[in-house]
Amino acid sequence: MKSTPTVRADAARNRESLLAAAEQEFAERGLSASVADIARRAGVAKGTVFRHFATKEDLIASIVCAHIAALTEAARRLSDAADPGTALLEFLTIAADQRQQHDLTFLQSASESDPRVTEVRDELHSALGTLVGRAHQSGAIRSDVTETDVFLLMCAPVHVVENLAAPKPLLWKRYLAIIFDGLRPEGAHPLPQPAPELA
Amino acid sequence: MKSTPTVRADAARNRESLLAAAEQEFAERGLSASVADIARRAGVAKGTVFRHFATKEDLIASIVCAHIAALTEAARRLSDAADPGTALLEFLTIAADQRQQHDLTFLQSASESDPRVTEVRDELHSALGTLVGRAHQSGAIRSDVTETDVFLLMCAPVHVVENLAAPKPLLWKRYLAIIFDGLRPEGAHPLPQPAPELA
Amino acid sequence: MKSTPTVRADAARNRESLLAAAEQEFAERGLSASVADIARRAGVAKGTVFRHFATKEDLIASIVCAHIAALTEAARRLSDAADPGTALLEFLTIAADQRQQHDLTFLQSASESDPRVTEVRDELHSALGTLVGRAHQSGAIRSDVTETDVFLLMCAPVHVVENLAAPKPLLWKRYLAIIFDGLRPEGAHPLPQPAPELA
Amino acid sequence: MKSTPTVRADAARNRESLLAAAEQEFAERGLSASVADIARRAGVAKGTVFRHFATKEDLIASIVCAHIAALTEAARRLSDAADPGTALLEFLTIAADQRQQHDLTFLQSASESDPRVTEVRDELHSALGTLVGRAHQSGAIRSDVTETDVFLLMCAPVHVVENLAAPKPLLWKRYLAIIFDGLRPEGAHPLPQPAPELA
DNA sequence: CATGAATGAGTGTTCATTCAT
DNA sequence: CATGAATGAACACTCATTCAT
Repeated sequence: MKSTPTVRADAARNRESLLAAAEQEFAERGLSASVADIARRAGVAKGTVFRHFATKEDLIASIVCAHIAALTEAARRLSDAADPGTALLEFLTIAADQRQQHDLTFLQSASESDPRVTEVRDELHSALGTLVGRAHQSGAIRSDVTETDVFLLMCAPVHVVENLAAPKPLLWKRYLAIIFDGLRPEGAHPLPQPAPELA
Repeated sequence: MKSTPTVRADAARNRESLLAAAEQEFAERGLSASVADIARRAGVAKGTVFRHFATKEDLIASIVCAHIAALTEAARRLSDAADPGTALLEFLTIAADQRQQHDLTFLQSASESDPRVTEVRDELHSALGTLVGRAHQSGAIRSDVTETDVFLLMCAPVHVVENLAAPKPLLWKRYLAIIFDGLRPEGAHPLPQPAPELA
Repeated sequence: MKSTPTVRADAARNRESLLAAAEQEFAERGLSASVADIARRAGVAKGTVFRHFATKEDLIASIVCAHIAALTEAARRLSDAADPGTALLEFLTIAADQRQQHDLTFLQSASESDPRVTEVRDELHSALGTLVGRAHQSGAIRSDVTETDVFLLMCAPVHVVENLAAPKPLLWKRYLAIIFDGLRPEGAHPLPQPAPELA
Repeated sequence: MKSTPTVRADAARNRESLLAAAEQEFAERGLSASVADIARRAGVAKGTVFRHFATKEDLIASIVCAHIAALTEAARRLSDAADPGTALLEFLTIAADQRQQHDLTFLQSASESDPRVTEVRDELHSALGTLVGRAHQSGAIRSDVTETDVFLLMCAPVHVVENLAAPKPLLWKRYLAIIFDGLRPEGAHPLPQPAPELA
């Protein structure tokens, strides 16, 4: 009845070590970080990686899913905040902060075909829908901007900063502010292209 | 003075073929495009690649340099335009358009350590300085935004769009418009972080 | 004497499940069928396989032994049949039929070094001795053919058919007939090599 | 005009070394002989194997093709011999002799899907057609036996002998004689199954 | 100066086997 | 006695790079 959990404790710890090690390794070495290095960093044998993640791609997708899920949770938490405009900015701050810790943007495009990723992404999308909808109603952001726009712009501040050779840990806040100013209704110019569907 | 030119003609043609082939190959296959495929596409032998570019990294750096140089040229051409605000937007449009044609953003981070890249980047930086300076004077952009900001934000519109599974070739214009609106003086909020130095 | 039987019932059942599962798996996937797949098919854990069979090779040898033992039993059953010639043909038919059901010929060569296999093979050999001896006496087969010849020729009909891409389940009967005709005294030509000893 | 052959001389030698080494390695270790061992035996680096043969399967197919082509040549050479019966027996002797030197029967089934193999096999088939046709006309073999039968039975003598632990290099001649006796018209019994098409 | 054959370290992945639970 | 997590050696295959021709 309760005999397996103990064994699983070790296994679960390994799984977490692996995810953490993989995140760091991917952040440092990019998509081509090797499974062997990840295993070494996690302190397990190479074979153990494949016990937990059928494939390197699977491992990547798992990391991406975890990150997206964390954002979805944040979006939901903020969806009944008092000030919708602040809530949206807060969400974008959380998103950028998360990305800043480990740059794993490239993982996202590498796992785009995984159904688990698209599913969890759709959830984030709909959670964002609420957030953006309320921001519209309160007049915090311009009306021609959609939740898909916000979703796509989410990673931009960190990405912008990555082009800097010397890492400035908080600089993304500057570009988030600029971009968010671009989302405000004041001084908005008409947009040349319609908003995309899906993300 | 007269013995090499004919040979150089061939060599130079090979070099250009290689750069073009590499650009296409990198755009299609990403950073992991193989030297062999590049050589095949250029119609030369693998060894010839290494005659022209000591290393795969060197080849990447050369591509990046060429792209940056093209932007520098564009910036200089626009630096005496009648309307500085329009000129800056035009520059950002050219930059985004160039990147959209071949997504080689990933190459940039791969060649960050190359001295040739940093040199040519500095040139772009100073050309941008002129452009931004005039935009400031004409009141087209907010005063707390620097040429380094513009440099860093340059690639954002295309990058944002890349997270979309289905490629929308002109969608970057939408995000460039949003970001440029964020650079305008109207409705600008104070920026939380100081502008960075260098790029 | 009375403490193990119940446990043994389970263990024995597992052992049989494993042998059956292994046979099917080897037949479908060849020698490279994995222990994990065999365990899954048998409905037990991987570790259980190694409780019953020290090694994958040991498992293979056990299967081969079982098959050979079945043939030995058949040979013994036929050893007092009325017509010795028919009995021998019947035995070869049984042997080929058994092999046809599961192509496990490749297992034999994989377990040639196992002492249990050679022991059980010797038993088959001696049972065949009786069968062939009576066939000689009745004039059903040529006198220069020994039980070792029959033993070696036993698998030939099925093996011959295996080279066919499309499986023809009964075609081995054709080649058994041809080979058996070659064993008959009529039209027999002298044999260029002496019969081998042992098998 | 004549600059490449010299380079190719080395490459061709490597190719031959590899084929020879692979043949030996496969004969000794079976299908699971490793590419690394083959390379070591041929005295080249692992990568060189893949320069010459895109795949392990490709290497196997190349070996099989070479063997089949040699048999086709033998069959054609014998197709205008004075005594068709002797010619057919001679062919089977050559075939068995070739197989005896290296048991590579298992390779054949491993490369059955390769188009090069099926093509070369069809050629052997048609060359055998001539041989068997003439043997029929001369009354050397029974009329209910086809070239496909001969094709399939070709490998049997050697295969039969392989079940012997101690290798007897010429013993296959004994079983070829027995099987060939089974192909003769004298004392032939009706065959229970129709001859198969194709091989 | 170009070629492409050779290299060998590296990759992701599999699997028989061991052993703590 | 069964389990399945962990192991690590092995595998087929890739690729940037070198160098004899």
